[in-house]
Amino acid sequence: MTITIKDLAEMARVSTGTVSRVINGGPGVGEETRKRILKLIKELDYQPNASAHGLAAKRSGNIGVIIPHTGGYSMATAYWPGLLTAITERAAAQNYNVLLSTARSEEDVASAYQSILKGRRIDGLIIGAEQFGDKQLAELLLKDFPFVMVGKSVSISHYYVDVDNAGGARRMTEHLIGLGHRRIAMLAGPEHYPSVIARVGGFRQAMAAAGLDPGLVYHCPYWTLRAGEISREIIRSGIGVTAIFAAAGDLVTGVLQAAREEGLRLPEDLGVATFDDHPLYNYFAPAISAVRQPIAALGEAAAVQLFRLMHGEIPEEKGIVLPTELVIRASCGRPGLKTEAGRVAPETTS
Amino acid sequence: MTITIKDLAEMARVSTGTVSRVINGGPGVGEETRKRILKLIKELDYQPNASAHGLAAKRSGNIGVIIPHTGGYSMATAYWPGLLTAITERAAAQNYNVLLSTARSEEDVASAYQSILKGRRIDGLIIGAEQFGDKQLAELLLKDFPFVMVGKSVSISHYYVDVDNAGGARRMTEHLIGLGHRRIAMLAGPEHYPSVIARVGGFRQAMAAAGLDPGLVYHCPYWTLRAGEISREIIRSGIGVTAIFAAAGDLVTGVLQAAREEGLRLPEDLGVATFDDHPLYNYFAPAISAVRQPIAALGEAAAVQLFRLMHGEIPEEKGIVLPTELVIRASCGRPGLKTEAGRVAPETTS
DNA sequence: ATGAAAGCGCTAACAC
DNA sequence: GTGTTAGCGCTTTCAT
Repeated sequence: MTITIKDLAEMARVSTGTVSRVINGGPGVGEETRKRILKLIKELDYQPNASAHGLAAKRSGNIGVIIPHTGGYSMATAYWPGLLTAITERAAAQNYNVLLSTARSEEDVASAYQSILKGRRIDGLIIGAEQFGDKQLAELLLKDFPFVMVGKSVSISHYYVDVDNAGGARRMTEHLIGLGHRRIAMLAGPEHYPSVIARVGGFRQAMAAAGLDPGLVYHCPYWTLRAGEISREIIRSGIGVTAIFAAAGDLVTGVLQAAREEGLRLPEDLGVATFDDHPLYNYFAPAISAVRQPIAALGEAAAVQLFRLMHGEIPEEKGIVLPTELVIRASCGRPGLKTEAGRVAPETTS
Repeated sequence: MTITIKDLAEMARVSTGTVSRVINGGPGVGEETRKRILKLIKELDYQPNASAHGLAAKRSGNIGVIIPHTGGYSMATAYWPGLLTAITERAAAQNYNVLLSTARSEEDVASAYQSILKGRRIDGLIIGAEQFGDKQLAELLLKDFPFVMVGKSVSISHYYVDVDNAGGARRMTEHLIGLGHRRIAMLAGPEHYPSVIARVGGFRQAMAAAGLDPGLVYHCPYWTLRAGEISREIIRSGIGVTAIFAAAGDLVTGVLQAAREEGLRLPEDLGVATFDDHPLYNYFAPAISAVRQPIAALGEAAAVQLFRLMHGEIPEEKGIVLPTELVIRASCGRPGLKTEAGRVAPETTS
């Protein structure tokens, strides 16, 4: 039924070894024979059996991508999907397929790790899960398995791609300061995450450099509801915050929710900025200013770096750090200045 | 170095066949032996080689998911990412991995099809690409390969999951009519797509039933810019449209863009509704009313259906059609009525 | 340049 | 209940 290398060999009156050489573009095959076999492959629409190839050659032809899946929401931001698309495209260009794992928890990571990696289903791995534990990272390093992380781990040295989190946060903070904001709060993610540490660092640096209080940093899980609660506390605390800089997409919606519920007008009563842009931010009321990450470039870089490692190359740099871009819209305002932007209406469902 | 079934057999003083039976949970193994081997597997952290298993058992342990990738934007809506997440979760629960392909064009589909399917890298396929050609569909059917489509193809009978496109569009249209709109335009996707046909049908049905002109249907590629141009034409045409119903997420942003540029206030001057909800629509100015699709349930259903097929079951129904939900926010308005919602400010980049 | 043959790690009869 | 063994389809020495 299905055609194998043996069939091809018989039809071409050569051995399976020769056919194999042709398929893999190896040397040591006569020009005439090669053509004949190639023609046959085209005609019969032959495609090598991936399992057999994998078993014999010890390569699967797949790369793995493992990304976090926090509360069913991660894929609804533009970040992971964009990354995944870029990686998949690059992989396809190299004739590799992408094996996807989403990880809700550390156990998920462990089990994905088990099945995918130890089962030799992949030849390389791109890790986007901050949950990925140091022990697993260490094991990967130990067995010299090619992998690239999106974002840098704190404790372990590995290949990674990342954006300039500190620089992006610093520049946005400077922008807010430039607009006249003096008391600015940062709503940041969980404090042990490297990206969070970097963004907080950039924020503090800008605040301190301007002689302002760099201490208004509030950590929060990546969860809109909780971000709303904390934002409400910030607003009600009476410490005179005129702007909140949300350090992630899941957090900014919480800030907006809180502002709405507290009856604050944006941006007159409260300036808002966020990290990680989304095309839809442009249609918010007011449109949200954001630090844009070069998502596609990030995914592309991760894939390129991974393929280098898989080819045995040794990149000179452990990390590739891409710059961010400031996207200024209307939400940062200018404290005390009136604008025509309205409030967001409450939602009804039917 | 890496441990194989043979090593296990030696250490347990049994044959590889017995170990294999244990691994696959097969019958015909003594309780005591089974325990001993299981213990060994745990201790040694043994994981079967996927390629070897695949080659011998003729199953890869992977399912394929192929989704469209139109202009680098598809992953930035909540639809495909949400679907993918749900599928991946379900697959993981069944100890299957997900092999992802994104398809920009028909050639991409063809090549993905080649490598993935003919290379026996997957045991089943979920197809989300409307580009998937009838010839390939026919080939899948012919070789009895298990697959499920998300969305129904027009010409070929296959297993699929879908949402009630017609019903959702009809109900939203009825809602608009109920608010007092009399001349409503639908901005729909490319006219040969089944989902588009269904949505247009629902719209027309509601309009006709209310004695209104069901003819204001404008087809448009899934491309915000073009949607903006067409919307502008509708607005300028002077046919007195008071509401535009965008039949997809990529289109509604175009409508908003056009309304902004033409200086129309929403919803007083123009009511807007869309198909396919997004969490961020709640923060628009005004918040956008939408027909919400049960995305996670859709992905889940697709996976469940696929696994049924892979297990040789014959579902009684070819299609699973899930209901939609109307999410009413502020954007539909009431023609002629003033509200406090403001306009969206222009974007600047730095 | 080409063929022969020994695996790769696992499964599935078929024996006992 | 357990062992034996012949493949699964391909790669890769090693001869020639």
